[in-house]
Amino acid sequence: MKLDQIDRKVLDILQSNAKITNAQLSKEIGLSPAPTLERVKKLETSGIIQSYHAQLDREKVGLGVTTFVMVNLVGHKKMVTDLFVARVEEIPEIIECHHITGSGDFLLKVISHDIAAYQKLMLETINEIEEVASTQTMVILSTFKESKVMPIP
Amino acid sequence: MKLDQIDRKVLDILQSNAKITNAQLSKEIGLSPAPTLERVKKLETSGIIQSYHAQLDREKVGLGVTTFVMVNLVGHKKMVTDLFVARVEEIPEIIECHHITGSGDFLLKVISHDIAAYQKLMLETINEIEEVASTQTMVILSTFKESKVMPIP
DNA sequence: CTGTTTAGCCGCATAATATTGGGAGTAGAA
DNA sequence: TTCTACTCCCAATATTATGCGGCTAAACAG
Repeated sequence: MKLDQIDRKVLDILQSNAKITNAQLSKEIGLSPAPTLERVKKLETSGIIQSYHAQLDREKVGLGVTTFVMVNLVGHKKMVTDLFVARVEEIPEIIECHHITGSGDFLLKVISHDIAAYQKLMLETINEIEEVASTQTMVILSTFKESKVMPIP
Repeated sequence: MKLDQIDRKVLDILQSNAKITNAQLSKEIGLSPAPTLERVKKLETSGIIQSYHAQLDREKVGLGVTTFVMVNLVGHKKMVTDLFVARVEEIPEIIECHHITGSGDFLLKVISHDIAAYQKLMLETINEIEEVASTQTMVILSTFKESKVMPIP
């Protein structure tokens, strides 16, 4: 499926504000509501739009500490990474897990209530995973940009 | 503002599916539509729910390469970081920018069409920023978890 | 204990919004 | 030119959100 300029505009708008009404969206892209809705549905069924999410204020829900944890595993066989990934799936505080190139094997994004909770999670859960050889943490001091809008080429 | 169990459930559901109708949401939490809506509005006006976003399939919109870029700046004075952050704001391919502890100063999340586009961005834009002393890139080979739902304590 | 207040609930009526279907205009292919 | 496929608009209908009045139960002060 190929996107035209209007589709791109729709995607831009829905990325930054998913709660816009179809009527309003149609105005902003310069079409009437019917074809606008048709386009959105097409983007959804084709899988280009995967899902819609509410974005929460981490501080206000009591998750004030976010960290990136670089993980090295004890080996690089498929079994080792499979087991590691399976464990990661079960830990809700790990909200992202990427297999990466570079000096580490995996990069995790971890959210915690505070530093104490982070420490507890590391000591009692993450570093207890059999496949983990070592970890190195980067604590986020402040976040200057966290855009939910990707620039569509 | 303090959250009760029902609020938490609402937040859980809206994080994983923001497009749910109020009627459906009310069923899932076991209330009637009116107080359900009231709770959601309260969560929005209090700022606990910040915004709603559509999540796109990166591959399908032609953004197949995601990278983390660790950046070291030429100094640590406020002016240096301010100028750096201002430049970062202007670059849409940088979708996250965090000030971190550890061996780097900043960690960026960068999305590109392909490796060539990534290389061009690094050479012509990011490494051209005056305040950048050095960068180190981690290319994401695959992503095993990317949860949009944070576990509310 | 008891009267009072308050927060939170429900059901209903109404307003706003999404959604569907029919038909018309238009560009590209043959 | 003529056909085809596409995309659009308008208008009718179905869904959904929303505001209001009244009820109930828990919290609280006397």
